[in-house]
Amino acid sequence: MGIAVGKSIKEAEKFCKENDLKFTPVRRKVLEILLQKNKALGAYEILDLLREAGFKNQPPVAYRALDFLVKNGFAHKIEQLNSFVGCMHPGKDHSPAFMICRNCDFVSEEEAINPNFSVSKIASKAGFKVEKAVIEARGLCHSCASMA
Amino acid sequence: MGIAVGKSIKEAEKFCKENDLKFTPVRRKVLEILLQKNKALGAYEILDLLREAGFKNQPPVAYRALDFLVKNGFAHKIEQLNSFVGCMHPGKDHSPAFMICRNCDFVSEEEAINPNFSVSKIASKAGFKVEKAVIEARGLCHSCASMA
DNA sequence: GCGCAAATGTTATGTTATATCATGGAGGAC
DNA sequence: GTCCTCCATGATATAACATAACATTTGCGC
Ligand SMILES: [Zn+2]
Ligand SMILES: [Zn+2]
Ligand SMILES: [Zn+2]
Ligand SMILES: [Zn+2]
Repeated sequence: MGIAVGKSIKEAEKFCKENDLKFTPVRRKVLEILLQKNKALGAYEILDLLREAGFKNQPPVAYRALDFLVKNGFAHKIEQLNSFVGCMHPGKDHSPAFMICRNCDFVSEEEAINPNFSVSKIASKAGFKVEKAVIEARGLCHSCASMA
Repeated sequence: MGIAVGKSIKEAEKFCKENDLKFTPVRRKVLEILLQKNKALGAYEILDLLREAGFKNQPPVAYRALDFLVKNGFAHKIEQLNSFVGCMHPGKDHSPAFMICRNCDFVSEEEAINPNFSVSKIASKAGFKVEKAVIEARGLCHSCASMA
């Protein structure tokens, strides 16, 4: 295991301890897998790796662990790929922007937390050549927000 | 059919004529469905509506039409919802940003073509209260881009 | 120990998307 | 007009992604 992976796992462990979350073996293992591979993995790829590591391998095993990791900010879902990546900035409340290379499959996670950051600024900062950008915000439309 | 729908269909027709694309009955019907409903629809919902309109309803029927519409800019896929919307700015080369209301399911398409536009600027312009933003760029990483 | 809540085990199924091969139909070359 | 090619469509099957539902186990406060 790389040093960075070990460090991230330790941070997750610490965060869970502080927030009464259970960092169970399967959750830890899934996070390790994501961090070690350092690229987007589908739930069923993760499932295969879990089986190899001696865990159960029904779909809910992977999806539950992924739900936990995503919900608590240790991993993210890449919507375009129906797949998941380990978080590169764990512990902090953040708003990620992903740069996904179509050639080498590498995924880099950039910070978009500054509300004035644009996709093109983020990309140029990362040296990434954007061919297609997916920008989707979920929330409340003007009309629904004004009713609440 | 609303006037705006008819106008969009006409524009698509014109664009196809000019670009040697075949605006076949099933493609036209799927675009009409998307524009009329004015919200994100899953492929299988579209399939049901196609069947009601007397078209065949195997999955490839919908997916092929949607591929055509998306590829040529008449519709967009909403990745977070695995669903599709008709384009609000057809004909122009554009880079959309979607605001998806979790309360009323309305999807608005904003222009993000100005590279200095940020998600938060787009949202505030649209009166939209963002709760979660998905930002995913596909393209070439620094290393792969420099090799090409 | 007992009872509760959360996590995991297990089976089944739902949902989204594509592969593959057959058939049909418009338009150009001759 | 006939043949040929290309592309769209028809049709069947299956792959890939995700969740529902209920049983069982585990950890923890009492
Ligand atoms: Zn992150
Ligand atoms: Zn690359
Ligand atoms: Zn559009
Ligand atoms: Zn709304």
